[in-house]
Amino acid sequence: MVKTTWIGDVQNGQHTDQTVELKGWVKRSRGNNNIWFVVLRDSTGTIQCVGKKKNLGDEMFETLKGAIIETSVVFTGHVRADERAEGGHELDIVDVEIVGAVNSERPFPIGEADMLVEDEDGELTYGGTEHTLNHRHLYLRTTRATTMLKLRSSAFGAIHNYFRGHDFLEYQAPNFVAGAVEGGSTLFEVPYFGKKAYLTQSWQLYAEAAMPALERLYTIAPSFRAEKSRTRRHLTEFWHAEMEMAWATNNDIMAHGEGVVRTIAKTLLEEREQELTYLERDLDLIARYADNPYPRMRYDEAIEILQGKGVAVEWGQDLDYSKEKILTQDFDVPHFLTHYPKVAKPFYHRVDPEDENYVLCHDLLAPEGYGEIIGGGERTWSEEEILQRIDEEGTPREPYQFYIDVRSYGGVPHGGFGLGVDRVVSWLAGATHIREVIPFPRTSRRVTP
RNA sequence: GCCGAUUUAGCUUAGCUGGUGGAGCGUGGGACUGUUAAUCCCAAGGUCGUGGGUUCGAGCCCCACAAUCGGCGCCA
Repeated sequence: MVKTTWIGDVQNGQHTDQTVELKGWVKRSRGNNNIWFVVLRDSTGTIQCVGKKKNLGDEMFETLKGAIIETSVVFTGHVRADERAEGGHELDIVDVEIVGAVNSERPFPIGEADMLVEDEDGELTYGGTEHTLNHRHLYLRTTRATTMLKLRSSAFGAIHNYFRGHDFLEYQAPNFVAGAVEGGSTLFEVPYFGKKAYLTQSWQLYAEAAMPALERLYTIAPSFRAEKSRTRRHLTEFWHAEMEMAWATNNDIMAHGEGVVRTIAKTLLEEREQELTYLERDLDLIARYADNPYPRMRYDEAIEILQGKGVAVEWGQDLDYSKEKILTQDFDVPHFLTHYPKVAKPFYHRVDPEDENYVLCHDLLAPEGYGEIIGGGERTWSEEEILQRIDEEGTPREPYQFYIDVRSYGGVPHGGFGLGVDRVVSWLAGATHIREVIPFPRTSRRVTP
């Protein structure tokens, strides 16, 4: 039963002029009464397989013709290099076995055209339709979805490799929590044995508790936010790569943020060139993201630039997406925005000792209109300051007592960041919507399938 | 929460001034000796999102509701 031959290897020329057994699914078929072509798909690629009636006999030829789209089959045949076939190789079928038949009264419900939608300019582009979202479990096997999942896998691997290569320890925080990191209105409340609990919005507070133990730690975990956002960059459940680091300044943390994002871009180029090409991504552009340093700009400079462009923005406002978008138009690599006004950020951001109106924080903005992919900075680390900041914001102390305790026993300067993995993949893949890069997207309007 | 839009066959969609709803894909049948999203012929498949209204007559006009999509705010 073990599968030994992969279509990708066949197309690489590893089995040319050999007899092999190919296991996979029918992607497309066509032909006439004497010759039948099946494009066979597996996780590694596609190959055209050819069956001739004179070789197979009437019965097996009819079996082959009956293998409609997404039938699972085992083909035994002879591999031949052939310029006429896409990919350069072809299988001459000598034996056909149907493993899982498809009922022709209920054919595979997703065709190539189902994934294409018209954008505002009338151009055909890929996007989720209600139909493909309702059939997400079947949509996953389409070429585009499979390609996105491969990019995603490489991105996750790159993040693990980066942090482990820099002596970070992987650490897990609970997903049921009692308090909030961001504003309380975006928490998912869950019943918890007669009490209330919430789904975590971030690993950060619990990571800070382990910071004095592990000093350099990271995770890749889901975060949950009950935001009714209807945008192409929001999910209610998203994958959050977070790091926390003792004895670190804002600049140290930014260096790692830049490092991990560049590593993801580099890894995709190394492992997924074929997939990026399929998505019509400009490889030179991805190489720039991998190789060039990411500029840094203070919040005040950003405000000046925006005001210079005639954008109505006042000092003290957080920068929303429309303003980020205007800023990123002048950049061809991601860039950091640092030193936001204290009034725009929550209590855990450390106030800049050189100017108490600002906090030592950073956001990393991706180009091409994809917006914020990292938020991070130094944490308020002394007991005195954290109490002051919590009270200033009118936040109750009680749920954060453990967080305060961490500072009461040997607090040290530290900080970290959170990176939206789905957002990074969406940006590097050039996806039309963040839901393209996660298998079963959760949004304010959808928890099924 | 706010603003805008969409809903016609399994899917993608056309549908004029309100006058008996067309096509492509897929599926089934047939033709063709190498196809590339094959081609050609034929067939089945529609209470036009739901409910109400206007009208001699509604896919089209009006109202309500629902589902979905896009954008904003907020964020990763």
